[in-house]
Amino acid sequence: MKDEFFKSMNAVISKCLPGNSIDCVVFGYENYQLKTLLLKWKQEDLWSLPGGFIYLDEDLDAAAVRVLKERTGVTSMFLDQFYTFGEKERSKMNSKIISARFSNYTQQDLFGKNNFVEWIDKRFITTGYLALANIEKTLVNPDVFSEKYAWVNVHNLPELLLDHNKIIERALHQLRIQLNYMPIGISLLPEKFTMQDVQKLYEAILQKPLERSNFQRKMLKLDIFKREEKQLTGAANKAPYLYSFNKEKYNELLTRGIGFNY
Amino acid sequence: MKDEFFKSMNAVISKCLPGNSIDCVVFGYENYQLKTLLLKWKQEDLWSLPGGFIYLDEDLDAAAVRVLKERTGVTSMFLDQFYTFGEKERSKMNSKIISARFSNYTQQDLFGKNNFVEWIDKRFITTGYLALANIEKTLVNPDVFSEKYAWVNVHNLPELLLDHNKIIERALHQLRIQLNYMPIGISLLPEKFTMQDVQKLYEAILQKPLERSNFQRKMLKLDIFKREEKQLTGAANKAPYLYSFNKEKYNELLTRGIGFNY
DNA sequence: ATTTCAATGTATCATTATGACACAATAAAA
DNA sequence: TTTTATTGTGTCATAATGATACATTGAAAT
Repeated sequence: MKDEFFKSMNAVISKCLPGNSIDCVVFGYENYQLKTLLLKWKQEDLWSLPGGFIYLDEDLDAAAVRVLKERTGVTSMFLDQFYTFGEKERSKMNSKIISARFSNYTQQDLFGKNNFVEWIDKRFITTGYLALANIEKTLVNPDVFSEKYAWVNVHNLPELLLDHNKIIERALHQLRIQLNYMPIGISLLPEKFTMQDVQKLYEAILQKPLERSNFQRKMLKLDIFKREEKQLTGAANKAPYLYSFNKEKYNELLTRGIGFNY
Repeated sequence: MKDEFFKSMNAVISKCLPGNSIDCVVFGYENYQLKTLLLKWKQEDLWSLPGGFIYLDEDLDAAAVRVLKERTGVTSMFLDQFYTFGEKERSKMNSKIISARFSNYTQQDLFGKNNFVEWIDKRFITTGYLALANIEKTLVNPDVFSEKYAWVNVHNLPELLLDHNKIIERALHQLRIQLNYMPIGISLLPEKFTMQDVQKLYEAILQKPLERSNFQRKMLKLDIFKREEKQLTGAANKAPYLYSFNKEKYNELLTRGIGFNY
């Protein structure tokens, strides 16, 4: 039992770079709320970001793609490195968590040669990746430390492992800045959507109300949408048009960018 | 001699995180050209970015501040982490460079226990920092590997160590994006300057001509300048006004940002 | 069947921003 | 005194923006 666990973990760490990790802030959009994917640790009341280590022969960016694939099943999502966190104290809590987590093991179990506990009880530098996912299209698969997952409103988060709250804070800041020079949302919205859907998404990200008709005018002027037929299903009001993204024009705008020109 | 060098290097590496480094892209502005600070290696025809390692008890960001201080003497410059480079092959050339560099040493010298060469001949992940410096105010101090330095036009760079060309390319990209949502330049311009100076700087960064009178109107509308007296010295033309930055308003705009609003 | 309700698509309009260009002013050189 | 280059400012047509208005229209309520 003990042997099994440590044998498998030692196998993992022997293939990974020591002292470096990645953490993914996966944003999703559901019920008009901006959410992020969290994993709950086995046994403990502790939530954390999905993350992982970098294989010795693997590019850093590739590690992020792999971890995201392992956790969500999705490969083709918006994924962007946004910051590397290297405060000297940031991973200090690892040892506490580890000792609580493995309190039924002996010191020898925990600190034998080439041991996982010893390996992880070091200072780590982690690189944060920002991902945008369509919640309905993901099939979340918790990692070996986790028993379950949840999509949690980013504006109502519990206290997380280590500096993960800070990492999410920074990812959100980055997302808001990105909104100012590139259209985001193709990854967060369903295939077809209304302009109100887009507006609600932007409001959820920016956390401020936007004027409806001007927002619509401005968005449509970007010329990245294709207007579909009228939406028939619906509520007690005039049926809105459905839109989809014109992916060529969307991607072109992504690379060209929008914004302040001199 | 040999002993001296390795003793000092072993002392250095024993205090540093293995496998992680930082590289600084220091932009400066001189003769209407955007330049970056490069160091030339001793003996070899090889240039590289100023960089360094992270002390075991030092924050990542603090390491960047320290390295910048050690190389340029300046502490209070604009400094921003912009990307972490972790391609698996990126530091492969270290071994070649090392062996060329130390070709007069024996294998035993080079690969003894706890040896600097062994330490550096590993895969490294490096975090890039973008700095803006006033060239006249810096006092460059090459590191132990370097014999001299130079401020080189970023649009006319030689082939550099490892992936340093790529790192500069990305820093420049980041700088251009930053221009779109924050005013940059207070660090690159002298205390007092003309609007033409600002325009030339922007043209050097963006590599495209800007329309004079509209540029002036747009910049002044940002309301971050203080108009000083007329410039008396000068060429065969009407004397332009001198400006300085209103630092309160400048910093406020830096945090608020400019750009596309929804 | 008619009315009510809520949200949509579009329009208006005053204000501001933008790009292109014009031109008198002026410091120094010819 | 004239020439030259650059500056500060103005004009003007066009586009973008923010605030608001209103007729339209599905579905629910009466």
